[in-house]
Amino acid sequence: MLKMSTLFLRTLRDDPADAEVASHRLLVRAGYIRRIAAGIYSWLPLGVITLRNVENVIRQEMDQAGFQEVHFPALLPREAYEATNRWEEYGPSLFRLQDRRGADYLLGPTHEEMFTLMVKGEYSSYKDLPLSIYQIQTKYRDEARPRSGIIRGREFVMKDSYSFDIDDAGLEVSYQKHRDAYVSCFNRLGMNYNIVKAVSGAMGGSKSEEFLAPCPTGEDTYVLCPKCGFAANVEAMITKVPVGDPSGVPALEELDTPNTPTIDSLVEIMNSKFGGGYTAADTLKNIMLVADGTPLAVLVPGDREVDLKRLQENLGGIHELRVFEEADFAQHPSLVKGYIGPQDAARSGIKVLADPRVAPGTSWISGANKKDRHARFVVNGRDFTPDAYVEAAEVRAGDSCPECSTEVVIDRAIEIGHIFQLGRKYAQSLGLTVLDHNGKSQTVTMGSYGIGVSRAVAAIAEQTSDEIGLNWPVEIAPAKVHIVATGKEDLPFDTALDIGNKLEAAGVTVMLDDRRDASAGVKFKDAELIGNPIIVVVGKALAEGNVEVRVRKTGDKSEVALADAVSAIFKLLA
RNA sequence: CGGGGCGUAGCGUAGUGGCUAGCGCGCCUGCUUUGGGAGCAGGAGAUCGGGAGUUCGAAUCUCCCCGCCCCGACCA
Repeated sequence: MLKMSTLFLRTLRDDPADAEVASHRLLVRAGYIRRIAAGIYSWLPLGVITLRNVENVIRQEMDQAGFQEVHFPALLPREAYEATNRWEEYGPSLFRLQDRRGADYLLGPTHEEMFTLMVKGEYSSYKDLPLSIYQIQTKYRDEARPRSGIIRGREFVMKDSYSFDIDDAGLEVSYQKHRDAYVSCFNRLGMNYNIVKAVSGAMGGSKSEEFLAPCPTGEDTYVLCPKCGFAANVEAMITKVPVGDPSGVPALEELDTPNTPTIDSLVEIMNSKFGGGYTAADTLKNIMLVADGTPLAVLVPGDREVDLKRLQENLGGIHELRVFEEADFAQHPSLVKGYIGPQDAARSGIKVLADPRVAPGTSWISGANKKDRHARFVVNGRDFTPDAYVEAAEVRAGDSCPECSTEVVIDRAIEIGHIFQLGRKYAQSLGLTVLDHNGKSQTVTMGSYGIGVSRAVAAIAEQTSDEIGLNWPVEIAPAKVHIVATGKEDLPFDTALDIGNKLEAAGVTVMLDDRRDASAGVKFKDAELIGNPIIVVVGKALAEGNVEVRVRKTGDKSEVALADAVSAIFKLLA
């Protein structure tokens, strides 16, 4: 039983000055966590209990699914990460250190390498597969900008699993099992979430989905179709547009368009020349980018920006993507800034990528590659041909659902889980092979599956807290029942302790506010701030032989006879 | 890394060159109080983020450094 008289806890009356989002503010105020450095937090008793509760739900669901728990050190030698090139690729986000002899070590940001090597060390036959193993462990990433308390920390707790299969069909099965286990986890954790299509990005591999907890303070943006339920991270949103019909479009016509380096100025001059009817959506924006040192032209409709993050994810394998700077234009004098069009791309030798909205057969107003000149009736397929199509334009609410063409909505969310079909990338570079039934060596195919455990604590707090405090789902609250004893006589305190003992004997976790010196008001405020689901007040009502039972979530209060208290509480918890 | 804000006791804050750095919460002692963050009295607690400088005198002005928060870039 957690007794407030001795619990290592100090709640704060004021919001901490350095916390803005609800989860951060309340977890600090209610005495769950304290900041140690940017993105690094210590956990006080209430926080540890809550974190363990979340861990245990996840652990039980993993075990239930037949996955086996292992544990790696956070401190790892450089070699394994050298083999997959991630010692370099991970860049400044990797915490690197040296031992006394100058040997390189790192603090693990994720453990694909170590799991691959562990399986390589133990197994060598297809008969051993499939295998799924996991750990719940502290990860370290030197984030450029830690944020929002424990939502994005530099040290955080993660559950990471890895599956090992002999073939693609097996991987699909393992992937699905993890997906199912994740659904069970997040349901039990009482979370509101969506499973959305994602791009696998730097992890490589083919299929990937994210579990997103909708929340205004989230960092991820995703689209959701209100009709068919299609959901995707904006990066993975698919644009479907019909092929244009260019048959009636006149021949390309070049125009004098003095002083029109921007889309707005271009639309204005077109409307004054041709009596209106033109909008930014009729123009073609030709954005010059540099991808890992190579220049690249990207075509998007003039009324849309290029979403660099989305583009980079869809290009795949690009480490640095940035827009052209003055120096880049200086190196490419054939590119007339403000008047670039794709018509002469072949001559400049720069690769042209088009957003799918710039579909074959569509006609555009575009730069004419001469200062103060534009062209209209520039038709894709007739006047220019992109080298490739790639999702590049920003996604907006109201865009068409790729499944059913309904207008999608856009929302923000916290990423709480991510599942990947990794494929053979890690197994290949680290040499994880097994013999198949013909005695031939086969490279194993892998999946990787993560849940942000400490982040889930914050995400649940975000989704469930209110103005007066935290408000945990039953399964993860520090205690299911919070008993407050009030008054100055011994009776309510003895009675409260007695109820607590009975509940604990029945397997219900209890927090007891047995402080003699705190006023009733303080105890009520603390109980609401701490956020256990059931609050039992033992005080005034005792005169009639009753105790008061409150439900934190709804605020409902009722008086029940002392003798019925335990069964009434059980009913509420069910 | 770019932009913005901030750093004074455990927490929240006042204090733009002048006396012993002020207030609220929390903490300690005593008395009173005990159903919505009680009252009175007394008390402890501060290298004013650090260093250098200007000045008769610096929390306050100047320079350098450090740290924290927010937006963006970045981020399985």
